[in-house]
Amino acid sequence: MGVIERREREREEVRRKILDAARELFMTEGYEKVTMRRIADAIEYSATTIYNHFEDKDDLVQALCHEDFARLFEHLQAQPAPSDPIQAIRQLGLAYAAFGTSYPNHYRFMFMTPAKFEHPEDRDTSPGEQAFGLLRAAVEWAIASGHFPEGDADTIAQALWASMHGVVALLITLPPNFWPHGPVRPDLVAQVVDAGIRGFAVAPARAAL
Amino acid sequence: MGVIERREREREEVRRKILDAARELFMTEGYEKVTMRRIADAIEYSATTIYNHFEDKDDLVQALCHEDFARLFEHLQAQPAPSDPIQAIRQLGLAYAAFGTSYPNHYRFMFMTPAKFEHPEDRDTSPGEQAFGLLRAAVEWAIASGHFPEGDADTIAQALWASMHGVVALLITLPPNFWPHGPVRPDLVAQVVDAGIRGFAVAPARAAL
DNA sequence: TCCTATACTTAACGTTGTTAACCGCATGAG
DNA sequence: CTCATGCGGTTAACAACGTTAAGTATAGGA
Repeated sequence: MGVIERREREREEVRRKILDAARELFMTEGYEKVTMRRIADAIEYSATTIYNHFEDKDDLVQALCHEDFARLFEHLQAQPAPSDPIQAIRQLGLAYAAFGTSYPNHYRFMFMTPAKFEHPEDRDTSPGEQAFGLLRAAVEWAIASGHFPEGDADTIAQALWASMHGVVALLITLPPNFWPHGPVRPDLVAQVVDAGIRGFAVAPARAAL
Repeated sequence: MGVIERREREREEVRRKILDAARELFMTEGYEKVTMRRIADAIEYSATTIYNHFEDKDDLVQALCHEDFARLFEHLQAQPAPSDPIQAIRQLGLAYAAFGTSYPNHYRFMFMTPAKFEHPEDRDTSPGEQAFGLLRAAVEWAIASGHFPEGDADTIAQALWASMHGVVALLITLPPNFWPHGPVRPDLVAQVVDAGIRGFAVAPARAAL
């Protein structure tokens, strides 16, 4: 009686088509260009079919971003962990920024638009939460090894995250030549992550950077 | 022949009505709730009348934000300047964050949505540019007084701004209880501004904070 | 008194996300 | 074998949006 499995498979196939078509549009043209009818045209289905697979447009894009964020953070976690917690934080920050600037539309939707506070159950397993866990672990490591002073690791990690978010958000929002007082230097991301680290590090670790 | 002046005055009156009605909607309900027809209803005019005073919806909201940002930054500049450049930066950062979290819709529209790269002529006099000038001046002061090391004041100011922008942007986007690893502490803004300062300060200034 | 410019309105267009109603076909039951 | 059922799909439509074209009235200057 594998019929229900086949149906499930076919259903998943259509879902994939929708997601892939939406991804194409989303990456190249942004959220508001992802229209139900354009997706439908691309996959040669009717527009309303999408509503059999996703609750609404936001649900679709949410699923899309969820996928891509998960792929990134797997890759992020697979990176060789440096032996120095300071370098770990630095590497995390740079990779985070690289992802954000490479996928500006994903980043914008996930972190710059107010989400519908839905699904509080799977929030602990969300890619964002997992990625933050990596940062938090690195901060705890820095505290344990004496590079950072004793304190609230959560708040320090949140502050570091906020700083990195700031650069990424501005970089993907403001055209480079439109920054106040002249164009932005290419090392701004590094400047921010290093300043953040120095700002929380005790003196010896500061010198080590 | 004061007739053209009277016409100009009447025109400005309608413009004011539009802006005030739009402000009301914008502050309480956000950008997408500011619809031309709702503004028109509020001021008892036809929707198309708005197009006699503003080019399009973005132009309207832009003018609205321009006004309110100017008012803020006048107030910001009028604040008593502390004698310490470090405290000046700190005060600037805290006031900036306070404004951003108090007027989230204004902040979102001005700094979190990609603008049409219009009017490059009056960019130097824009409130954003002027506010950044205050920060840049404080940074230059910190360098001159030996609190910050010699270096590119523009980049340092941009990095500090980016950090502050990050906290503000996250605070007005993520509900406080939805931050990773638990709710956000109320002193997060202060943590970020202080860490940013420490991150750029030379050792003596660090101890002075 | 007529002409003209200007502020304003009505009506409409083309999109958008989303829903209601319907349709056909494969599937499982009798 | 027949028939009812349910599910995936489509067509048509709705309400709302920003925006534009066309028309109207009114006030000022000639």
